[in-house]
Order: sequence, then structure tokens, then C-alpha cells
Amino acid sequence: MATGSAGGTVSIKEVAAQAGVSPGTVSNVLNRPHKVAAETRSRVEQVIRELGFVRHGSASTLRAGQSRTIGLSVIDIGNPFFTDVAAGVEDVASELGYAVILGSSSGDRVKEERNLRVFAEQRVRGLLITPSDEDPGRLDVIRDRGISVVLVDHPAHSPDQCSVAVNDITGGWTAARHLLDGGATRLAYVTGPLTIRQCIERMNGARQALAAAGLDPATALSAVEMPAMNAKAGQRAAETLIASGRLPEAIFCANDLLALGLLRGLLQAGVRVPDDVAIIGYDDIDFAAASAVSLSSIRQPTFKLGRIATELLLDECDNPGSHAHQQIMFQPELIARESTRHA
Amino acid sequence: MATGSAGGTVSIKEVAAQAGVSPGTVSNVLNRPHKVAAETRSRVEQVIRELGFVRHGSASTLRAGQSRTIGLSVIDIGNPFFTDVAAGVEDVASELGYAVILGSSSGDRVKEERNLRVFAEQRVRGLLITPSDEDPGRLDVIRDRGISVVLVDHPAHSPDQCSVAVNDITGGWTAARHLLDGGATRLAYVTGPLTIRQCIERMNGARQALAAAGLDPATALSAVEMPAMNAKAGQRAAETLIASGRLPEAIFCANDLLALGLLRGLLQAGVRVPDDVAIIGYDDIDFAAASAVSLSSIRQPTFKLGRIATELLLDECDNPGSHAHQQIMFQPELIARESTRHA
DNA sequence: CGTCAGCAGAAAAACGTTTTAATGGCCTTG
DNA sequence: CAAGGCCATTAAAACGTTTTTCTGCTGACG
Repeated sequence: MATGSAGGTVSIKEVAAQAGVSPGTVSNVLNRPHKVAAETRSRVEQVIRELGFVRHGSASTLRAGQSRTIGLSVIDIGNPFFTDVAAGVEDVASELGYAVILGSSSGDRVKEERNLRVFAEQRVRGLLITPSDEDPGRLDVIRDRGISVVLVDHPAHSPDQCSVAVNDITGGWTAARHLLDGGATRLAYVTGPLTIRQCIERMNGARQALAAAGLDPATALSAVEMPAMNAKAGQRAAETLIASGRLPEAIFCANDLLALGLLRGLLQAGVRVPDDVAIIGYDDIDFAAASAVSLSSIRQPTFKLGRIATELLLDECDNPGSHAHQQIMFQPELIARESTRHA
Repeated sequence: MATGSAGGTVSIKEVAAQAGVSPGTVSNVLNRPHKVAAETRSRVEQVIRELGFVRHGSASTLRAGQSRTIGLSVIDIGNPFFTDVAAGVEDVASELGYAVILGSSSGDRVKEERNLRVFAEQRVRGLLITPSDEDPGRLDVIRDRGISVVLVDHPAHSPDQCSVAVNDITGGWTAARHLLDGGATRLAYVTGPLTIRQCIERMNGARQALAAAGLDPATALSAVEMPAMNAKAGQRAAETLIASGRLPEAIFCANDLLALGLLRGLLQAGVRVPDDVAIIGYDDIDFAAASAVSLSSIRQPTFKLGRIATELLLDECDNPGSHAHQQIMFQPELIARESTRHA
């Protein structure tokens, strides 16, 4: 009941007039209820309900100098990894009344920059970003405006900012170690662009594991670099590998999307998994367990990543004085399934 | 180069002063470049770059009375169906310089309402929403403020608004028809809450197909209603069906997530698919083709849904005079794979 | 040569809030 | 009883744009 169907938009002034108080008092009811006498407060609240008043966010942002929105810039919203992160972010933000502005760069530098500009225009309160490369100047548009930034799935290089990440070196190490344990000595690494930090570090981790096992990483691990990190690219990687004539004994994929595409490509070509080739992915997305041959993977605490990043960001925004920057690093976890079942 | 590292935030006034013009002229350079003499314009643009000026979106929104943001409210951002829609939306919006505010309701009425309020506060230019139920009053907070709404994956009931949907009756009909073609006569329908329109209509479509085939829908199709529509719920549905002692000959799932979970559950219990039970899902998400037994499904033009909905919305916003409301209805498409392979 | 149209730009008001300083009433205290 | 302090509230300025109205100026035309 009591929805103001007054057509147009009702401002704080009209509420004030109707309640017989000044606009300032209405503002106080909204933002510092304890400063208003109980009786006045309830009268104002009553009028607010009757008139269906909704605070004009832009006016509030303009005057107060800070907004109730945060920006979220991910690389690919089509990837369940980022979707899970986004769900975590949305969860916390919505709880606290923050709006989340979404930007997906698709790995496109121009698009990422355009998104950052939109965030800057909106004067987002803070920004959560999984940077698509190492360019440190990229975020200047944002930082120049004093907007806090938390890096997601990317460790901060300096101690003056927060970050939430998962150790990709360990992850790569674990994956390769697992393949070695299965008896493989000739490995391939199917990856996205090697400009992406995650791709490089997972590879480096794998190399370290090979070296530690007494193998020469240069010959024991051949990289297949694809321009994208989705299932389609994985399928094309399968074609490439098959066309090359000599399949490796085991394949480590930089993410599950690549792995699922690769798996499909190989199975279609009559390659048996894991008998002919073992495969391990990365991220442990929900669908990894349901694939044709269930996919071994490296699990990351995705939802948590989003939640904690958002909590850190909002803490930094709300308590600039007491906030201590944190660089949180989670450890990934091996999930062994059929695709790497040892003989 | 030429990034204004002037720390704080630079306003249109400072640009004006620096360029020796009035703030109004700077505004014109920004919004109506053709009204400004070429020489003046380039001088102002030069200063804008030098100072690293970025328009304050809130001030602009406040004064102009309209924002450059749109709201997107979906039911479950974790579902690839909505993710694909979101990708389409983001694509168009970002191209046109609009920011997308994301809200995921998780089917929770309270959360949806909270999100709508946030959209209202932000004075979004327009709203794209997949309503989680039929409640017509839900959107009043939005419509009272004159914000355009386009329904996504939901046909509009009245001709005074736009909608983009896919025919769920046809989809249900097609799915059931396909199962009947495989020789099944005892079917089950694994679905989410039957308060969700899509779930009901797909069921009704299936029933019509049964009736048309001379079967009694009441006995030939038993519904298994789950509280959620994700893989976990699908797996639990498998347990339910197995516990019931008598498996149907074929199962139609209201979406692919349910189907994938169900498939996994059945396979783990030793049920052979499609030999013992055929399964068909809905949405044809990317992962349907890669599952243990590749999943037959009903494909919807998801990305397109998002793109077109956004185009309609922005057309409605930008040309309120000439805009003609459209209720667009796509037809779904059967994708037959192994999970319904006929004997 | 005078008038008028057209154009570039300036000045100022306005958008809806928040916030600071000011006001008046009431209670406490000496 | 007077002075001071506290409290709830008000008045008014400010945030950074956009937009409308207005002012000079230039050039064209009769």
C-alpha cells in the first residue's frame, strides 16, 4: 500500500514540505537518523513512504563527493570463473546497498580502456579489476581520481594496494606434478595469450615441476598458444596438435574452457583420454565434473575471491584511516578425475 | 602522454579557465561539438587532454535529467544462459558508452526488490529485466519514475512495452515431440519452481505434444519440481527419481543445468543414457555438447536476445516520439545429440 | 549607409542533494 | 534569577554540469 503514484519524481523538498520540516532534516532522517528526534523522524518516514520518495543517487553523489557504486572489470563474463567471482561481488555489494557496474573487456585493450573511462565518469566508489595485462599506467584514469582499486586474481606488485589472488605458480606446479605422477614425460601446455599473467605463471610453475623432476622444461613442455581462452580455441588446439603428427602424453590447459574444447576435439578425432593422452584443466568450473571424460582440474576459491575482494574494497573506502592494505594469496587445490586416471 | 597527474579532480570550470572560454562552451564541445567554432573546439579539446578531464557523470545526470546507465536484472548470473544474455547487453551498451548495472536476484524476491530500488536511486536510463514471477506491481518503483523497461525472455502482456522472448510452448512441444519420436511414452519433467513462467510454459508445450500424440498428459508426464535450477538440483532430482523405483523412459529438463546434474546423477547410479533413459535439456549452453553423454537440447538465441533487448531499450529512450513498442518472439531450435539417440 | 539575420560565445539559473553555520528553546548550574 | 550549554532544527551555500537567454559581432542585403 501507500505507493506514491504521483507520476513524476518526488524530491526531498516535497517530502520536507509535506512533513512540515526543512529539507536538511529529511536528509538527516535518511543519513543520520539518530540526530533526529524520534517523533519527527517517524513523521518524515511516513511521508517518504506515502509519497514513494526515492533518493536521487546522482544528486547525492555530486554533493557528497562519493557514490554508492563499484566497478567490476573482468576479462570474459562468459567464463564461469569470472561469473562465480561476479556472483561473490554482487552478493556483498547488494547486501550493503552498493550498485555494481559491470565491464567485460573480452581481452580487448580498447574495450577495457573504454570501460575504465565509464567507471571514471560514474565516479565509482572503488574498482575491482582483473587486469588483462601488466601495463601499470592503465589504471591512471582511475587512480588519479582517488578511486580505490583492488586487484582480483592478480597479486599487487606494491604494498600500497589490496589484491586477492590464487597462487598460479603453485597451481601450475601441482598440475604438472600430477601429470608426471601419471607417468608422462612429454607434456604440452595449451594456453591463452602469453601476455596474460595467469598463463605465464601457470606455465612457469609447470616448468619448475619438470625441472625438479630432472627433466628439461625446454623440451619436455611444448606450449600451444591460442588467441582466446574459450572452448572453441581449445577445439582448435586439438586440431593443431593432431595435425602436428605427434601427440604429447599429457596436456595441461590454462583453463577449463580450453580443456573442455580440447577434450571434445581429441575425442572426436578418436584419441582416447586418458589412455592415449591425459588432460588437466584449471579453475574447476562446475562443468568440469560433468564432461564426457570428467576433467581433472585445479580448483580455485572463486566465489570467495569475489566476496573478499569486495569486502576489502569497501573497507578501504569506508575506513581510509584504519584500513591496512592486504595482499591475499590463496592456494589452489588439485581435483583429480578421470581425464588423468593412471593406467 | 599528457595525462593530468594533477592529483585531485579537474572540473569543467578549470578547463574553461585554462582554455580561455566559458564553462558553457566546454559543455558544448562535449555535447554539441558542431555548435562550436573549429578553432575554439580544438583548443578546448587540447586542454581537456592535457588536464585529464573526465566529465562528472552524476553532475551531468542531475542537470540533464537522464543518465547513461542501464540496469540489468537477471535471475541467476551463474547460469550460462543469463551470462550469454548479459554478454550481448554489455556489448551493445559499452559500444554506445552506456554503463550496465548488474543485479542478480537468485530468485529471491527481497533481493530483486532491493536491486530495483538501487536502479531507481541510480535513475537508470532504462531497465532490462527477466522477471522472476508474474507480479505486475513489482516494477512500479521503476515505472513511476518514467524509466523504460524491456522484458527479457518474457513476453509482454500489454502492447505498451517492449519485450524479447523465445517461444517456450513451442520449445516444450519440440522437446516432448522429440522424446516421443524416440519411442518413449512415459515421460518425466524435471523443473524449477512452477511459479517461473518459463517452467510452466515448457511443461504446457510438452503436454500439448503428448495430447496431440493421443496420450493423456496427466499420466504420461510426471513433474519433478525442484527449488533451484542448477546442476546440484538436477543431481538431487536423479536421486529422487531413482528412489521412486520406477524410472521414466525419457526425461525433459527445464534447463541444461538441471539436465547436466541429472545426467551425472543417473550415470553415477549406473543408469545408461540414452539406452535406459533419454534426456533432453533446454538452452543449449556451451557445455551441453561436451558432457559425458552429449546433451540434446533446445537452443535459444541467447546473445541475440541480449543485444536486441538493449537496442530496443536504447531506441525507446532516445526516440520516445517515434519509438514503436515491439514484442519480439523468437523460435527455439532442436539440437539432437547422444542423450536422445534412438535405438 | 542602415538594418537585420545569423553565429559564436558568455552569463546565469537550475538540477536534488549534503553539510556547515546559525537559531531558538529548554535545561542545568552557579 | 541569570548565564551558559545542549539539543533539534533551519537556512543557505555548495557540488559540477547543462541549458536557456542574452550579448556582441560579422556580413549580407536593400
